[in-house]
Amino acid sequence: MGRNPAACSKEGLNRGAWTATEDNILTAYITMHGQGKWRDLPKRAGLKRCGKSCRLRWLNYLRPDIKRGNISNDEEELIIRLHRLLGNRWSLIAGRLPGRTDNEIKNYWNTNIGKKVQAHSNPTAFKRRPSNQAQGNLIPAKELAGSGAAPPKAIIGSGNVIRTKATRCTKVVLTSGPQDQSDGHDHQLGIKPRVLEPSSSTLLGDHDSSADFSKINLEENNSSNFLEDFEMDENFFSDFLDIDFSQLPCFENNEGTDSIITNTGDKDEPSPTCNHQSTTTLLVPEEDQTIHGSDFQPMAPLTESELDWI
DNA sequence: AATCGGGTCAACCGCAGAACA
DNA sequence: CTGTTCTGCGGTTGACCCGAT
Repeated sequence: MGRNPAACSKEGLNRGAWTATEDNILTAYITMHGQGKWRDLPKRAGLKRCGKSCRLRWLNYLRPDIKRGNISNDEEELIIRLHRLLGNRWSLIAGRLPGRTDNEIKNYWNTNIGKKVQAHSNPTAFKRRPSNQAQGNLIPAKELAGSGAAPPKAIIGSGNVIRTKATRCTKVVLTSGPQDQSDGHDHQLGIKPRVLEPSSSTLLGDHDSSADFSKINLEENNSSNFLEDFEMDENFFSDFLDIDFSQLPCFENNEGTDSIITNTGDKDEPSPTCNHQSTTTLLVPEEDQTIHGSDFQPMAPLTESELDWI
């Protein structure tokens, strides 16, 4: 499948669909030796595949903890909410959906949710390929770039484009969000107002937990500015999601308005700490918990905190 | 029954950041 | 500090499936 081989272009390497035999070999090898060293893995395992292909096959298909079957309503709802927060950062979204892979979620979004969202947000801008093109799917964003039409993917709302490339972040700074300070600055954290590039602010959000697509795109003036008021990298969210809130002892102090969790990634830095005297409420209302179920507990505090901040 | 078109999903590509030498 | 290699990510592709005609 796919295009001309590049990274896996060596002669004699298999391409395309994996056979059961290849799957067995790869599974057996990883079971015995573990993951990693993907580049050398095919040679050592006796597979005629490139390391990249092996890694992909394992992560997306062969891993024992892969959950098969349809995406549940709860999962879909969570995907929608996470997508509003994170954009097309599928790996981060997948990280909050046990047993689901980024590829699976990406496909599901493109074939299901994205269309619903798009159809509701801007029916007239919902374009399809001409019928003579192979795919009946949405026109790729590239094709629409500069055309004036709203790209079909990664866009919710009035032309705000989600940054599509994920970046890694070694620094985590959590705040309680836009507290009502007189000048809009968070002096303690050195956060100052800033208007982000259009491409970076698509974290829209209606705040209810329902998958009501008609509400998406309609509330730009509140939650869409969720990030715009802060000079902080949007990667903030990525790392925020990596936090296991259940492991943080101080997330139940409801009183204060400021909270700080810092981890610069430096080895000399303390691990994430909390300000016990004033932490933000991140408890999840019962209704939210019932919606998402136990699998999604780690996410629930985030979504609720989002609501609080907005 | 054959053909066509749209939808789905596994797999590939190129890129970017991290890790290492 | 710099260059190279490794790893992981998101976007894209095309084979396959299925329903409609």
